[in-house]
Amino acid sequence: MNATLKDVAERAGVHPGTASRALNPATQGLVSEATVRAVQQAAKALAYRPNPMARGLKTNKTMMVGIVVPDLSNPLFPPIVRGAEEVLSRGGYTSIIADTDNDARREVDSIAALRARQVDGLLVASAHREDDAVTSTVAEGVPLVLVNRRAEGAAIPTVASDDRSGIEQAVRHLVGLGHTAIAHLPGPAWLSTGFERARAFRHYMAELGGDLSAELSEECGTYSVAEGARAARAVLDRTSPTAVLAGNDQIAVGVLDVLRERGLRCPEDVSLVGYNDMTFMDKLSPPLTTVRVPHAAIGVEAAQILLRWLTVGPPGASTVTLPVELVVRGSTARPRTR
Amino acid sequence: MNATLKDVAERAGVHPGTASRALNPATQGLVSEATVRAVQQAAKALAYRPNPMARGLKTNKTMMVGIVVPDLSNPLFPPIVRGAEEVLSRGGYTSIIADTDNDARREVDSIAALRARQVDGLLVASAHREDDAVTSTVAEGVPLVLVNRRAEGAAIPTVASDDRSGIEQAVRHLVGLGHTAIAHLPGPAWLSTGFERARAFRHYMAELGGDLSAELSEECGTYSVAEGARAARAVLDRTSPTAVLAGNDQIAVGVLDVLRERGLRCPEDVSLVGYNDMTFMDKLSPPLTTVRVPHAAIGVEAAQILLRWLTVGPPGASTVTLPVELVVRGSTARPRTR
DNA sequence: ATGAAAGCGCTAACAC
DNA sequence: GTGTTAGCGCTTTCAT
Repeated sequence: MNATLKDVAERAGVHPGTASRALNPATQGLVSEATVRAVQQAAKALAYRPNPMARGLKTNKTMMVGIVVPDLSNPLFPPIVRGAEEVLSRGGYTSIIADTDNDARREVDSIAALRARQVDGLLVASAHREDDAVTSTVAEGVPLVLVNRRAEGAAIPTVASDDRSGIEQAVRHLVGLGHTAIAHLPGPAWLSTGFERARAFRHYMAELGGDLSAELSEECGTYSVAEGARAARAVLDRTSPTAVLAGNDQIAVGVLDVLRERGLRCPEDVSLVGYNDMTFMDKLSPPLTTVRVPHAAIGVEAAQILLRWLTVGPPGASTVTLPVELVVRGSTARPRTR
Repeated sequence: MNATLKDVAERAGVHPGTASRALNPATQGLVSEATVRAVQQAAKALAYRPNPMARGLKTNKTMMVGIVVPDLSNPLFPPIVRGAEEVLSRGGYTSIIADTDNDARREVDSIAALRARQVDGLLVASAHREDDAVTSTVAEGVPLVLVNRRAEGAAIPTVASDDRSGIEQAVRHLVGLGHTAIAHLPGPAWLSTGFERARAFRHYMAELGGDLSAELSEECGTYSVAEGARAARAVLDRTSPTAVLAGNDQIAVGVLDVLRERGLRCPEDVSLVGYNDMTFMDKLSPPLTTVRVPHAAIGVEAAQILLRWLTVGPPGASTVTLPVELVVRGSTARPRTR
């Protein structure tokens, strides 16, 4: 059905080996101009497409990379994936996306499946802070770069955004507005984003004189609307913050629901800040003040590092931290004077 | 690095051919129980993973399928992809997602790239009503099923939702509320969803006695917030509908923006209905009345058809139409009596 | 029940 | 500059 290299060679009246050289830009110089033309013409005539499996079998490269994400339905990840895919495909690589459904076991399986597929490298956006699947894969010498989330232990190239700065901007904004009783609903501590942001929160609250009572803080088990709502109820049941800093936008949406359910107005009664600036966060009521993360850029950057690794060689433990920016919208205001 | 079948055979003290038979469920019966056990044990000990390229080269199957989507960042598609991937991976297939960025040329490229990769089949969610890339691929005998959008010409297996019914429910709802001047902002007519819904709209408006003046209708060039806003402005500049039926939720969001910008309240002054029920449409202000489409189910169903095609054989031109359901929320109300 | 051997389509080391 | 040859890891006849 599909033409093979042998067919092309035959039609051009040369040996398959010669045809191979003529078609490969790197070895093209070893062949006379005339033959190159003849072979290329034959290839075009037969609509020849090299068989990547045969080539891969020989070269031990698949020209495929795996992209592991925790949840493709989370609006956070498609831009990362697109940015990465764009770069990768320009570099001649095909990407295979695996969705772990936020499940550590499925992450193990996904990485295993991708490796069985012989991918040349991996982009992992689903890493936990202590992630055996990732560290062992890296230990075996597989090119892998972490995206969006960091992992501890081995020095793995990572592209993420500046969580400290994001939290600093959020806290400064809130404190600047006059808030001190600021509740924090961080994401899970086993994710670098949850952990780092919580740490940064404590740091800047201390520095700026905010209230650090334990009752103002409630960790979310997942980055979800439901968990955000649960955590919001827990905090509101025991105290009365004038502002809430949510671990991410989904959590913030859950908070918004609970605020409404309890007859608290946002931002008049309680100010709210999210994190990520997902699609449509500007369409909520009120439009959400949140920290904008350059997701596409993260994907692009990570893909570039991986690409360089695949072509040039292993990077020095390069960690790229992209800047973030607080987007002030309608969900934050001065606290009411009582 | 990775163990090969030869390694396994050696360790088990048998010939590679025998090891192959022992490991393959289909041929396992041809081998003595004892050898099967010995080989399997050796395989486990060496953490043997068959090399899919070698296997594929021999069997002429890659066990990969391509999934072509117009835009992964559109919340519509991740659920479709996930549903499909789930089914496919259970069937032993790996999926490769290609994003065409809503660009017909890139769709051609994507399909070509996927085919060059020798995928065993294709799921295409990006089809236009007249889609040469799709029809020619099908003509060449490549297993392909259309998802979400239909194409004309060849009888291609398709899984989509019931656009007529969705529009019928929306129009009945609006007319039932007392609206007659209902604006329609359909998606592009070169997409089956845009075309079919527009046709259904005219059909049911005629049947139910709605106003079908041309000035009430404005086609959107893309399914986007910006186009929705543009179309809304165009219509509002020339007439005063009491309700708007948007081609999809993104268009509806654009309409909402324009309504606000013009000081029109929703639903008091203008009712609004979307289509798809994307994530967070219930969090808009007002919560959007929209037609819920079972996206995950569409992906699942399509993957099952493809899987059957790949394993059993070509389906009779099976077209599956999944039911949809109008979700009434806060964006629709009776028109004000004037 | 198992071993032997050929070959999938391609690349690369080695002739000439 | 081009032909020859071997072999990547696997499956699958064909013998035995």
